Amino acid sequence: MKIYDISKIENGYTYIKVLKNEFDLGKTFDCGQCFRWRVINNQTAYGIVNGKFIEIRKEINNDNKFDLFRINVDSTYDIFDIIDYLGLNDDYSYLKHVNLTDYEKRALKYSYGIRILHQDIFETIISFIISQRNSIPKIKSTIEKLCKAFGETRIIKFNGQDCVYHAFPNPIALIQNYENLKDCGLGYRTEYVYWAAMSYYNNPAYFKERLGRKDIDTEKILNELQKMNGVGPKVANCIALFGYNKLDSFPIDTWISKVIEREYNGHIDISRFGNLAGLMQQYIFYYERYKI
DNA sequence: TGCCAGGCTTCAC
DNA sequence: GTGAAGCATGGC
Repeated sequence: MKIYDISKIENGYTYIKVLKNEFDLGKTFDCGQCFRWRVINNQTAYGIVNGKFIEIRKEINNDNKFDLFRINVDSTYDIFDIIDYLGLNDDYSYLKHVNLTDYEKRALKYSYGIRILHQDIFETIISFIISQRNSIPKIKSTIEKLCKAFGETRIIKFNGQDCVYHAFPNPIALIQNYENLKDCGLGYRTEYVYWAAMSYYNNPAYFKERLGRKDIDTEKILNELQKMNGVGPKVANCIALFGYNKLDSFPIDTWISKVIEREYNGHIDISRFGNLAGLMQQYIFYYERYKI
């Protein structure tokens, strides 16, 4: 089921309309799947995607069927790539047919509107290596340090003035600056980041094209990723879910572990969620972390 | 100030 | 194969 449509293109902005409640800016960008987006008042979001700056603003409109979003982006960017990045082409309707527990229904209701993003593979690998045994604010600040130190500096005209930002670093930039890498607050993960960058640099096609093929199964991706030092089951599942768009992967972190103990007597059968286990995981994670 | 964070590796046993 | 210790750093 298609949930969006291009509404209009005006003054350099592209407006898209999305079925109501299917895309929530705040939940999508603050749910812990990405670390470089900033959301203001649940209405405007700024991010850097594949080295390009994007602003998405939710418009006030009276339509009771669609939400309207204004997308402001570099003119060289294909709007359909952004739509794909936002996960708006993915069909989440299967979960509506699953017999959910009361707890799962609460999590789904609370978190509804999260889209699982299609993030860059290399950025996702490095980001989730950094995420291990770290807090989300610390992850964000560490990644920003990396980007400022090693990412390409770019400038765009934004709201009438020059805006400076940094792309996520290329593998080679991280490899060539090992000594400076140590100064970014990575701690004991410095070696992991360095060697992951080296692995990727040595064979980018393997990570992008080979493992990124649609027909490759999630098990294969998880096994391959865990060959890298510093990538265990949890980080591999995050990379598969947020980078390779494998919506059946199910990262088990400390929060999800507690839920499994508390709500499922220590064992959860994720096959019930079909190929959307990862989406359900993200609903649960967001619910656990942010519910009042 | 001390605690702890979207875990992983290493090393006993 | 299983379980526990040790791990750098900085946000709160």
